[in-house]
Amino acid sequence: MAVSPPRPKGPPLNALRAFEAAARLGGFSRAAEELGVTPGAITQHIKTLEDWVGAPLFERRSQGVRLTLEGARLRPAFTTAFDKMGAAVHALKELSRTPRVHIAALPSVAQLWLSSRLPRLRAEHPQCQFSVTALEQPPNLLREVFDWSVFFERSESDLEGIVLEHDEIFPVCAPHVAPSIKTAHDLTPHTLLVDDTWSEDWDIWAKEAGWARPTGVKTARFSLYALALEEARNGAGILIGHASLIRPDLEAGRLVAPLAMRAATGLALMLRTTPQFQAMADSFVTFE
Amino acid sequence: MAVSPPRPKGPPLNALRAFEAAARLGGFSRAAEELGVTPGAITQHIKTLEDWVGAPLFERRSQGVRLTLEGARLRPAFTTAFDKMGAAVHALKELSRTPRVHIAALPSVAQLWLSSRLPRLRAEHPQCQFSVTALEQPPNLLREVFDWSVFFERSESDLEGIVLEHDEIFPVCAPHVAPSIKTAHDLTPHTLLVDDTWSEDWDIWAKEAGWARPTGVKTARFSLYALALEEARNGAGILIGHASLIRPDLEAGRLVAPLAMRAATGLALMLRTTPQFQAMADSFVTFE
DNA sequence: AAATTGGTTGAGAAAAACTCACCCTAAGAA
DNA sequence: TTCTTAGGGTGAGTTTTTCTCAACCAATTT
Repeated sequence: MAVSPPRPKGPPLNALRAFEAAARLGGFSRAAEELGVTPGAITQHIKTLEDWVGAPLFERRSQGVRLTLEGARLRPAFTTAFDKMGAAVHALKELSRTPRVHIAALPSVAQLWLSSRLPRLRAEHPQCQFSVTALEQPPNLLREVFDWSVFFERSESDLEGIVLEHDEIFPVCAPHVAPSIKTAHDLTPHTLLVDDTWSEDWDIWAKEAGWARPTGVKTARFSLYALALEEARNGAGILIGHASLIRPDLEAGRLVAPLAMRAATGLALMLRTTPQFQAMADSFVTFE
Repeated sequence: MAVSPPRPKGPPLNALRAFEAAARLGGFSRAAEELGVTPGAITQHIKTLEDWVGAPLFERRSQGVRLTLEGARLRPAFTTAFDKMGAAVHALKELSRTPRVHIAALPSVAQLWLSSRLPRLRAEHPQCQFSVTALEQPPNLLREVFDWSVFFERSESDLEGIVLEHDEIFPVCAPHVAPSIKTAHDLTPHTLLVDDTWSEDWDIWAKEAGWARPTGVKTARFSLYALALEEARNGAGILIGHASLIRPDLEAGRLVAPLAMRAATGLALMLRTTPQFQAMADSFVTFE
């Protein structure tokens, strides 16, 4: 007869969160990214849960995982539970004395778009503390502690959001490089500057411009768009420019667009916020 | 420029759960009991949360804690979130191949009431696995992994539940002890057997019976009602019997009630279940 | 055949959670 | 007053959970 009855415990909350994320995003790696942990951690959480239940929740297939029928039935309940939790956490965050606005953005957007606008935002809301985190993927605002996100995304997604600008790309280079480029074919001898995370940009533009990019064209890859941009300013090659990010350089004459052809990527620079910050975002955008 | 952007994390889920429990139950100790941890653990969870928010959620007062205004505003959101979570966890548990029914009961109820009925329950549901956990306090079925609970509770509480029997108490003793007891005052020379968790039973009955229990009456305390009961059978004293728990002993003649006076405690032996098991409980009760 | 995608594994490390023993305060009891 | 009780707070030390890392698979795709 135990004196302190060992209370049987439910499944660990973190494992449930991992399950929900993996089920919603359709993969352990994506869940890992959203939760900011390694995929191995997700594997282990799911296993914990499957052991607790005594039934598999995911089918393991070679190219990823697929929810089992039971797993799929369960998902909505957990999703709404964690949605409520996320909303409650946002409300909790509101309690903080000094209002804080946490902005998530693509590294390139943070450096080339946001940084020049942040001072105005701070001036308009002097009582607020703004902080910016660079992320490769847009965060789920319902779950994570961010208040704003600025990313290139498909505008027709089912999420609320403000389209800041549709994404257009075209080659740009230092002014002294430009005279040698009259048509797309003149690009061939130059080094094409490429951002790792946007490696298909040149293909998109080439297709649009009808330029069959010959193999053997030199390319230089950069892990940050800002680095590639800096190289372009230095005349080291041709960058495929995103209109919204290089506008200041064009206006200042640091870069020029030698060719008129512009291609749409189908994405848009989008600003999304939690409901609490909708108003602030709206007023911010009207000044654009 | 960090390569792996450190994703800012929200508050720990366990701390949120501790907050919700403490807020709902109005005390750290009670939250600790519900969560099956020590009160110190709750203190730490709440502190973690308060540090994360940067604002106090509870006012510390000498006789306990009181929610701050902000804490009180936040509570409902977390309560619904965890209610949904609990429901989802129950659904998850359903997946298990063999249906399991986990019953929580007061130790005395488990031993003296449930154990004799469990065989019938097993016979009626041969495919089910039944398990019983003895608990001092009724569990929150929405949160914990129990499916049934059988406790003495106020029947008019806002929770759903089946009243199995209204609680009545009266003195009982071994048959050979009974002849010496004709009125309440005859109890005085005997040892009164008391269960630690129901130490006020004698007072309730004494008041009802108009018996001014003299100081100096011997009492023997037991941590389990079943132990006190055993002593009563052995003729070691007078037990204050709960009708529902000692009925078999009365019927078998192992105990007798020397006095006719019965007192109601205002409680009832109540069976509560999760919605999933409502039907099973109903059919069980109709056989009583 | 080689590279890629996405998951798995087990060891070790790090972080979180918990317990324990003791302290503190206010309020009621003696 | 002084004692006792109820409820919390604290910090050290321990246990448990969670995470990372690096190597490993198995099916695709190139």
